[in-house]
Amino acid sequence: MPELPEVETTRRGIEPHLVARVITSIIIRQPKLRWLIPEHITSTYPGQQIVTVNRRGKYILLTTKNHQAISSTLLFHLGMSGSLRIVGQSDLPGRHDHVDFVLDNNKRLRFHDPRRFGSLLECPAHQPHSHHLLSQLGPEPLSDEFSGEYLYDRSRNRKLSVKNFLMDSHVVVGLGNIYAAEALFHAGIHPFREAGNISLKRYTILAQQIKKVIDYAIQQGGTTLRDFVNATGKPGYFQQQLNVYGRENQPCVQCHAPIRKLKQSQRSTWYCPRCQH
DNA sequence: CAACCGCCCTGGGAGC
DNA sequence: TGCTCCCAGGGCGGTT
Repeated sequence: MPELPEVETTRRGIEPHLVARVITSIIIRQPKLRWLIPEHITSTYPGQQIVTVNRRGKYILLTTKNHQAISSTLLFHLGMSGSLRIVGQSDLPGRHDHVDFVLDNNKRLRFHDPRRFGSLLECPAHQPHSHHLLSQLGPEPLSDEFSGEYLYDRSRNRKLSVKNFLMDSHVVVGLGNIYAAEALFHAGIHPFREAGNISLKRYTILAQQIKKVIDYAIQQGGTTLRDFVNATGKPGYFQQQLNVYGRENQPCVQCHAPIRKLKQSQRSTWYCPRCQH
């Protein structure tokens, strides 16, 4: 389940194979992802050169230019089970390999997504960030804009739980169920606590822990639970650092109390009943 | 506006 | 062994 660290790991993995390459053809085997893949990309992108591979939140933005230096941007979201990998010519597509971008060195960028919660869309040519999926996104957690003060200000008068608040991409991008639970553990904050009722002091600690956990997970190549593999098909190693996620009834690494699992907004959450309050 | 809920989808695991 | 059921989850879009 790719959250920000897994998407960034993917971006770093594919970027060196893509920049300056020309797209030869695009093969769409299954256009029905979260949204329909626009069919015209199979005719408009061949011949275009890839200029940059960027990330915004959990989205990967692939920008190209044509001979007249007019640019376009493709927007990828990996959903829950998506991956982008570089494969060779002889690497035959399997089930759920929905799209191939064939490159001028005969390698391919392959979009695989069993659950099809991912997406592949096109952005406006000159201002990709004005796309409706990007324009309302909150700050990057590793940016200076994201701070305890920011979280404190944004959460005033909000009644929802702090965990749901953190998982709202309009508040901050990139945090899913895993990293939200882990960051709250490190900050000692109970996931059910009301967002609008947490002090600036505690939000300052929380913002620091979010940055720390995201940064460290990127260094570890992300978390692999079931599906995630990086651009070369290798798993990440951050799952070895998980303190609460998926650890119900196992002892807390700090106090040895059994970790609890509860449903929160139809989603599981894990926490230490002694360390988090 | 905020909060909530349904929905999109498949694979893996548990239970029978 | 094979069936059924449940769960995992991001985030949009509609409703309250």
